Amino acid sequence: MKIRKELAKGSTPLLVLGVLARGEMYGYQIIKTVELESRQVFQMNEGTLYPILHALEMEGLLTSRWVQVEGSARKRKYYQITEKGRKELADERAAWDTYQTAVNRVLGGVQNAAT
Amino acid sequence: MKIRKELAKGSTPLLVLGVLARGEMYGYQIIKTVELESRQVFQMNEGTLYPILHALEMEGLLTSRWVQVEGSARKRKYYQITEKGRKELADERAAWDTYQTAVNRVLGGVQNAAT
DNA sequence: AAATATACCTTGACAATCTATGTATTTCGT
DNA sequence: ACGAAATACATAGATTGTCAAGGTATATTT
Repeated sequence: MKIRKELAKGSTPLLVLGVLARGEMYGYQIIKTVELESRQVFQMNEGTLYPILHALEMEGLLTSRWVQVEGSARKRKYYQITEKGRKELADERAAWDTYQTAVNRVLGGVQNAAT
Repeated sequence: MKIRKELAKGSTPLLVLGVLARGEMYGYQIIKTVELESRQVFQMNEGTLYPILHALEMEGLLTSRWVQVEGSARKRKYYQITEKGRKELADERAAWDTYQTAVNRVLGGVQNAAT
């Protein structure tokens, strides 16, 4: 299915861009945030997230910076969404709405919407 | 992501089971029906559909029968949903609702819900 | 007569995700 | 004080769903 492809490709990136649109965040934090906000529905894998973050950065949709945690040896890599990223997010949001609506139409409306 | 997998795996089968829940249909008709009802959003591939139909039949979610088209050499393979198929459909529908809700929550509500 | 639509099917390639693995630091419980 | 679990980054190989392409055949439209 045509749109399925775009959607499948964009499903996780959509969520990533979605949370980053509110402000910079580091990888582990993204996982926890998505987990929390989806009420445990999404348990994003590290092996899924990190390659996506790198890919989005390569595409210029995100930028990143290393931040040293105060009084600690630990470093975190914070990601910020770019203007291009915001445009992509808008596009993917629209695609998601289209997809969502289409599935619900085929299934006979949302749950039991009016006939 | 955990549920993503179920969904990805179940996305097209969900639509197939969804349309077959209304009555028996043959492959080509399923493609056209989904295309029409999704308003051209889904253009299901034959290479995607037929293997799925066969798999669903193997799992006992569908049954099929060949029907000779009246006054023609053409045969069509009609598929019917089974009781087991209806249960599966109910499960997948529920999973879809959960998924949909979770994405919308992470994205901050549907489209531009109240901040 | 040729092109398009209908109708079934399979195979090989590709792309997205997962599991597993690796390294290192920090915190919590006992 | 020690071990387990959580935090935090990353990559590689296997799995899986979908697609493009190819194949066969009939029916309809131009």
